[in-house]
Amino acid sequence: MATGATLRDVAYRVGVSPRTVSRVVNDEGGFSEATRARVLEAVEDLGYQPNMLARGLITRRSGTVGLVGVDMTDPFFPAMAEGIQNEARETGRTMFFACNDGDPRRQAEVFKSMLSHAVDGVIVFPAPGTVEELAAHARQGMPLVIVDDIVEFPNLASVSFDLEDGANQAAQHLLATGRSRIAMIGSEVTVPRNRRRERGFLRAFKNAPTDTAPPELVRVQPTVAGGSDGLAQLLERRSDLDGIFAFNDSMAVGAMRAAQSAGYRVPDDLAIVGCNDIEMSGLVSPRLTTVRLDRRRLSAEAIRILNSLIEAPETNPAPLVLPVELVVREST
Amino acid sequence: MATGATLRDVAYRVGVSPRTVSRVVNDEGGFSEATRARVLEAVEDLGYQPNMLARGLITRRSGTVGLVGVDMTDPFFPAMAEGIQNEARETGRTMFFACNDGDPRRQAEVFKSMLSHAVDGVIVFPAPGTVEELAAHARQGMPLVIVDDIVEFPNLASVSFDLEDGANQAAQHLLATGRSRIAMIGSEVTVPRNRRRERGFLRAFKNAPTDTAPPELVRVQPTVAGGSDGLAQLLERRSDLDGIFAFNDSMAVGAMRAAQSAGYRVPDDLAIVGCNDIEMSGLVSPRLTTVRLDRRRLSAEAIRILNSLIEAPETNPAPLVLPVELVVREST
DNA sequence: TTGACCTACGTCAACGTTGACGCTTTGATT
DNA sequence: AATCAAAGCGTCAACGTTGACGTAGGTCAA
Repeated sequence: MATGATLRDVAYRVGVSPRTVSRVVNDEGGFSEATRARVLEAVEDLGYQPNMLARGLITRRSGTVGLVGVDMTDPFFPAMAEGIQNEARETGRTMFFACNDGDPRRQAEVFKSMLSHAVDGVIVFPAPGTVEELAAHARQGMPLVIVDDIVEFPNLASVSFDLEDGANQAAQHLLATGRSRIAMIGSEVTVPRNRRRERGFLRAFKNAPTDTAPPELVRVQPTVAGGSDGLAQLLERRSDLDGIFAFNDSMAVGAMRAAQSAGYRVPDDLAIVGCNDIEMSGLVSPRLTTVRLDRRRLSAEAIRILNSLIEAPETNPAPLVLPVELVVREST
Repeated sequence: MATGATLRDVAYRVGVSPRTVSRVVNDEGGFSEATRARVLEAVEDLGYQPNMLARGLITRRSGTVGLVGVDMTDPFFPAMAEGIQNEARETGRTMFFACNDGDPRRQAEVFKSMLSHAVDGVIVFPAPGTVEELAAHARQGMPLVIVDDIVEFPNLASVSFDLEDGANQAAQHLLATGRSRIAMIGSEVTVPRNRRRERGFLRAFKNAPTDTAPPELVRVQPTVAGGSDGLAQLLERRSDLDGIFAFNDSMAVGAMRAAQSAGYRVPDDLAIVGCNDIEMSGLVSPRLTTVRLDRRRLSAEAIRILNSLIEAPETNPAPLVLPVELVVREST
């Protein structure tokens, strides 16, 4: 690339030392008002831009943060990425971005490259089974925030949604609207956080009306197709189901389509609740009742915690669990 | 951040000079097999990672590329971002990511930060009216690829889809399936590339059957709500429309919902063709006929061209226009 | 009048790496 | 046996910046 003007170039033009230019540029003080004006003019004229590589080499702050996601096709993720990027920009940092594809080895690779680039901190949607590894990085002083997972490790900051409560609300809602033969379509991906939804769902049946059938559960791929499969499997077990809670909205949409194809009316015969409130869920018909997650808040909190860790690496923020909200629309 | 081992640390442990370690790490040659083995062992033991800041400072290659998108909520974008990131990783580069929100000033800001970080090259979805500015950067030697826009500037590489042809195919398809009162719901965002679709659409009517009504056109916001608006406006002009081509799939979905609410059957009364083939379009009912864009190919070509520009900055690749394909589903 | 202190600079070294070049040693070629 | 080339290393400086420290001149109170 065409390398621009340096401190030296500016200094030469103004007739001061590079150190003085540096002081002006960083507003460190220790220069006269006249000097400042002349320096800033020269900076403007020459289009001087500080070289973050050189600066980072010496200050040990590169002015970058990393975001490691799982997979962009997850409709949940882009909003997060944008939010984090915006917040990062506002604190003067540029964002690296990479996906781990849910693969621990790829995550390690991605992490290595970010470390190489001396990121000031990283926000991670962890690949399965990588929490210990991440904790090790955190212990070595890397500011690190885990997103979308509640992490019990000390020294490891995390931000997540209270999906256990969300699932519980969903089940409560189904029960409260008179459904009594209820099933959950869960995810077959077995990471701890995925179990929380099942736990919250099942908990709702502890004090359900006495005529309520025991809740059913299948675990399938967390995709639209998986949702269709899941519903088919459930209807084989018992065809008189009247309420479904799906692990996410994609699966709920899949289940809805399968139900409609099988001749069930939604919500008359079968009520369906999703989870995530992706854009699609407001567009299918009937519009999907779902558990809404405030993604903007999640990204804001994640970067806020990361910033505080960068400023004060010794602090040890408690895991943050954000509330969720059931949005009742037409499918229940 | 905890700073890791350096060349010096490795060198000290092996008993050679840092320069030799550097040679081994970069596989430059000029060392014995025995030395290599011992160096690599020490690298492993100490967990040495090259410091890209230092390396970049001297080689003028930072090992990073930038991706500047418009807006993550565009369902079109995430797949691109992931593809580019993957390809970048495979060539050993890490990706910066930022959004310009369609705002020229923000784009300039974002560009500045990336230049500061000495990116090796940038892929941009340009904000309106910024092409000259980008061309200036390219002339100064910055490897730059414009995506999603056909750019007439020499010295400015670009990759885009042939949406003029796509719109033409869509209109041809409507005509070929017997529709004769056809309208387009266009985008009110006035950048040149948005006009291409209108041009292609209108061209199809040059040699349409003689009983074909003159094509109608409205311009609305490129969103689901905009699509609904657009259809309402068109139906006010003439209620006997039987074919719609929408600027994108979101608008097509909006139009479809509005049509169904107004009592039109799709496709019996009204055929609808979208453009983009976002995931949603296969999930609505009826499933949307649309113009499919091979996003994976777009990202692959963009990064390929960028890489070649980084290797050989003097070359001047021709604008690349990728073919598109009409996917006929249930809405026509 | 002294000295303490402040302002407004400058000088030097260092961050971790690589480019340029130089020095031995070895082996092959004349 | 003398010459040359190559292999295998080391030395030094530089990339652009900032931390640490030095210094010249001015101000001000004791």
